[in-house]
Amino acid sequence: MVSEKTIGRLSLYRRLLTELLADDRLNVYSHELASLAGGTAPQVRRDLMAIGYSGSPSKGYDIADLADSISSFLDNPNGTRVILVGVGNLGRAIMSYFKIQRPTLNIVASFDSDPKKIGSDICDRPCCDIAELETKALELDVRMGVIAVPADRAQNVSDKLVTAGITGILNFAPTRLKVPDHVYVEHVDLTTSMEKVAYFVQSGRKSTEPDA
Amino acid sequence: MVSEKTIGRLSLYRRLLTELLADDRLNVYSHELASLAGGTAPQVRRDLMAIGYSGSPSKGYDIADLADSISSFLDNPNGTRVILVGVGNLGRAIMSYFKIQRPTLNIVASFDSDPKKIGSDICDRPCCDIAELETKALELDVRMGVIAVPADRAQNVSDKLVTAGITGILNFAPTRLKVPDHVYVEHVDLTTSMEKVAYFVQSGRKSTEPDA
DNA sequence: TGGTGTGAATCGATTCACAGCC
DNA sequence: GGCTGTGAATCGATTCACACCA
Repeated sequence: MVSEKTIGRLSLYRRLLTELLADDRLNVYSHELASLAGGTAPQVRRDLMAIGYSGSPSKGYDIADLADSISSFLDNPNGTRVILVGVGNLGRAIMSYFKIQRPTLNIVASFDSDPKKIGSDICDRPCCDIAELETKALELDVRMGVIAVPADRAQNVSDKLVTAGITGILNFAPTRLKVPDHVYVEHVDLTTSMEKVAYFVQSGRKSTEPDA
Repeated sequence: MVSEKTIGRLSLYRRLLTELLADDRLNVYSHELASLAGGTAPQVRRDLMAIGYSGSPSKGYDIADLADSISSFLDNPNGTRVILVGVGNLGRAIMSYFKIQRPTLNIVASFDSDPKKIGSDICDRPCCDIAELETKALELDVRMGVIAVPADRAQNVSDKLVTAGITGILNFAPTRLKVPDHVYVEHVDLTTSMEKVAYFVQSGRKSTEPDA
């Protein structure tokens, strides 16, 4: 079983590999990839071992081939359809972030409660009434949701997503969501991130960890 | 030495405590706080032990007093002055997020390269020309910066922040920044977070980890 | 009885160190 | 010689389990 941390790093490696490809590079060594990713060479090798990928001692890893292997491990071959709830500044930022994304990750619709937004298009995707969240989510056959609403609305939205059959949530609201066991939640907590940095500034401690 | 993970959880506990206070609660037990935070009771107790805080076996922890103790551990008593670079949707989202924040964390100015933004106020704070980043940062005496610019500009901005004496960076750009040893960097990588959730949806694996 | 505080055990992730290969 | 792949060692964080207390 591949660890959660390894999953995150694989995603990072893939992005770095794509950049290297654009530079017409063909091969990388684990220590190069490690340095780009801010990690160590043995760690890169372990991560790749986890998905059963092998390089060659002379050439290192074939960049294009490795990127493909990571993709076939991480991605759903049919793509992942996503809905986003909450079209404030943050929601819009996320929408535009993933508009340019490869078709693997596809935000197919957004939801809000503001009548001024409902019915319009946000980043070329329809913005629907949050009251229709459950029915539309079923209709659109999505399995993943992004929550970018204020804290006091988040649990309610989460519940609706879960009853609509969603099994993965990326939550930006500063609340720990309660979800059933089969649902995966990733919390992105801006306040905590901010306060952590502030603590390290204040205490004069330096960075150690390779990061979340 | 208090671990990085514990720092993050302390920030979360403080927020939860504040919410409990607003509900007129006076005391909490470790298992209650744990359940709100999505962790375990022994972990809460260890975290509090790390900052030398003691509760009472009968009453648990005094909410107001504990929140104060966490604050005096985490916060700089003089507050932390922050600048934000990159006033796109994400930058604006962050600005408005922390406008309402207690005075401990204070975004004092923003920077952008768009002439339409320069000179105006964003969330009641001046938006300055990114060309003036170094001089203004020194002038404003800030130690912490938030990077919300596109990936290809991030390293350059980071370098400028570092030469201006900043020792903590919260980075939203999808790049691993290279910084000197004494600078703390926290990466918030939206693409990776998104891809992680997509992986767990696709693989049918459920949540385990208490989270980043 | 039902808490807290904490040494000891466990668990997981990272790093070491080296065999095998080009 | 410098790389990969990987068992073994290490390190850090979490959890257990229990003494102690109100």
